[in-house]
Amino acid sequence: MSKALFDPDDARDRLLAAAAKLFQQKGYASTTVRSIADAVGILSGSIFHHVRSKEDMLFSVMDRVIIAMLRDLTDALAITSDPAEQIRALISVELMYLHGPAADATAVLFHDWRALSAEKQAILLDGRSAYFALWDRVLSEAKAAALTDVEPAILRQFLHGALAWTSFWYRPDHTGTLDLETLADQAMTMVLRRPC
Amino acid sequence: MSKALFDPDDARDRLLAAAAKLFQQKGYASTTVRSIADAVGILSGSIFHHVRSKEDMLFSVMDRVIIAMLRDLTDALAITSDPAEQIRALISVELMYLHGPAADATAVLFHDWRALSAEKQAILLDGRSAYFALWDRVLSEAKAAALTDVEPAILRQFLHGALAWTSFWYRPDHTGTLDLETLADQAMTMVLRRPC
Amino acid sequence: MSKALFDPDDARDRLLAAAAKLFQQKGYASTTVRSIADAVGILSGSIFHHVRSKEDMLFSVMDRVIIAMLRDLTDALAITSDPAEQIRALISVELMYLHGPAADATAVLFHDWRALSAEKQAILLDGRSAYFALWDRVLSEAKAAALTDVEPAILRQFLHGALAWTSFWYRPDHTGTLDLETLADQAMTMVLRRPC
Amino acid sequence: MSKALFDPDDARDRLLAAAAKLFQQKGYASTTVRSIADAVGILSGSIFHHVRSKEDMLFSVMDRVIIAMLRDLTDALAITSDPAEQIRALISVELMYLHGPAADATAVLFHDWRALSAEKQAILLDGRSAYFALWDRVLSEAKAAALTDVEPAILRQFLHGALAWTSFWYRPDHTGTLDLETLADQAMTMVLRRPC
DNA sequence: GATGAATGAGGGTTCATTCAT
DNA sequence: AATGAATGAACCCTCATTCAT
Repeated sequence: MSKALFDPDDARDRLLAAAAKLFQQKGYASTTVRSIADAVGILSGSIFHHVRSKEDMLFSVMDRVIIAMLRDLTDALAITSDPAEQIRALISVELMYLHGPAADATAVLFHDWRALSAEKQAILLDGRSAYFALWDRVLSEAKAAALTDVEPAILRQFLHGALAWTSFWYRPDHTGTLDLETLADQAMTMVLRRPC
Repeated sequence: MSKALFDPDDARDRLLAAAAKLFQQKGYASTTVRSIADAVGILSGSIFHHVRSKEDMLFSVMDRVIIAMLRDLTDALAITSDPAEQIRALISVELMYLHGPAADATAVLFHDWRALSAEKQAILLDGRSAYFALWDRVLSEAKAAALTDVEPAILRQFLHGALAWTSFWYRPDHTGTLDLETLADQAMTMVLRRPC
Repeated sequence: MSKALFDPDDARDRLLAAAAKLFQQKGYASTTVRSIADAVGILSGSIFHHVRSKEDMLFSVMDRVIIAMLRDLTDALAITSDPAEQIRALISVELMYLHGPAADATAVLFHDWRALSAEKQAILLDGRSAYFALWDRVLSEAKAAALTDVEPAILRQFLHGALAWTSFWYRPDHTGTLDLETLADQAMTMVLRRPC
Repeated sequence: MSKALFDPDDARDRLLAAAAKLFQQKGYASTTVRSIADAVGILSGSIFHHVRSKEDMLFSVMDRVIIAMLRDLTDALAITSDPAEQIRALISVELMYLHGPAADATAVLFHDWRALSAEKQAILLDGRSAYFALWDRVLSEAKAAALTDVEPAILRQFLHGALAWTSFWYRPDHTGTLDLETLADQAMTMVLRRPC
């Protein structure tokens, strides 16, 4: 689950991986095409043999994440029907993307969404909506099961925001002091109503 | 509490307010000095009579928010010593800044932090740390009071992230369906352990 | 009649004059913005303080010619009502533009029309049509007066082509061996039916 | 007379035909090697197995036209010794090239001459001069025969310009309203002095 | 304080051409 | 013959910043 989004043996994928990394580090607008070219060891003009434009790279990076996250979350939710475990799937998938092999691309999707033109945003919106529709369903069932008292629509945004924000402070290489599982536990603890 | 950060009668403040608005809308890197000048009705060259550089505007905007938030939060925490009400102060102050008169500048501080050079970040870090030290103190006391089971350092990041994220989806002009108080209530509900 | 189209005291006009000259020499597509900047002694980036784009320069050059030629031809035709002299006005105005102070700009209008985008062509079409409407009227009256047996619509194209082509071979500095008046005489001789 | 200049069974000729068409439509400088490759269904790199350079294509297209026109005009002038009919041959050959199967290549020769480097122009000049020497001979004899009063050297340029210009406005598919023969008639009418 | 022309570095992108496969 | 990835120079244009007026 959450394998690398980009095939190191494919030239275009190598480009996209480098782009994702730089976009995440400096932001889309502050990343130059030349720096991406440098990162993969080609000249800037050669980039356009693999992509149509700089924005095409941003779009492709986001598209990959969206498709993969939707697939992985769908799979994860299929494993269990327990509402609490389904919430945990929500959290786990999101954290795995934010801090696993797809960390750069996921951070770009979450934090550089504004940099994508409205037209391209529209194209990606379907996949994005489908993903959040899963969240809404799970959180609604959780509320029905009295696992939380927060409105599903609001809880979705709160939880998503809290997890998205981890990309600014959490580093998984903390040598065990705080691994991803523990982080997910803490998120569960925050979100779930304590059973009495 | 949370008054306007910029004095409309001061030329420099008008510039900063316009800059904050544009930075928030399009991001720092994608905002041109010329567009800021347009917004206040002067020519781009004239901007440099009021500020040293474009980054100076970003810095000043952030500085204003930091100082004001620290002041307001300090004041709010002084009013009560009840742990739950103190958490509510944390949430209220943050939401008021994110969606009140200082909304633009606050969003810039939260979401365009990367755009500021490391040197300038360092200068602002003191005020930022003092602010979050208040959070940590409140959340530690809350944990001691069994209001939550989440580690204070982590809860601080989760809660801050959840609230910061509201600037992407919450619009206070929702005609009463979801006002700021209700939003704060929901955040409290999520964070606080249910009393048994 | 046929004064300089560009005011040497105006920065934008100096730019347009230099552009016209280079467009005429090397063609629009082969002329670089840098070479135009060089010709007026500024850096390439500074060009865009005076014009919106390279194509804007092409458009402006053509626009100037069109307006001025229409004015001058209208004036010239007002002087006489004799059909033969009116034809001579057609020829004289065209030759004066092609080889007088506006030679560069006129050659650009005639020979680089294709380089202008269809949208911009459309804007200029009104002025161009008005100009040729004068030609058609004059040539129709000439046919009615038995000065020629050629269809006016065709004669217009033939004559205009013959004159436009002079910019490829005729140089007025031929030290009197072939001055503009003589050239116009020859054109008259070709076009007019010999009186019997 | 005026057969296709390019053999559809020859790969290089197909390339040249496609190049001629695109050069004529968009101008030499605005035509990309890639678009020529697209037109013949190969990749742009493969073009250089058939031609040395982009300019080589321009040169070859022009060379073909020059040789063929010289041959055809020589043949046509051999048929008659009547001065008027010889002028008609001048006109007919030119119009046939401009609007027959070789229309693209001929238009390129006439209108994109500037795009060819001075060195390559020099190479083609012999054939071009030989062609126009025929014109000069015919027009001189016409003047001697009192068919025209215009100086042969000037009439040559006028007539050539008038005919060359037809490529900008005349379309032979006018369903009989104005066929090539009628157009040639009109040119004859313009050029020839009316017998008294 | 404001202007506006100019700077100069750098932006994304195009394109003829090369060459190993 | 053809491929297609890469080159490298040049392209048009943007933009923060300066400065004489």
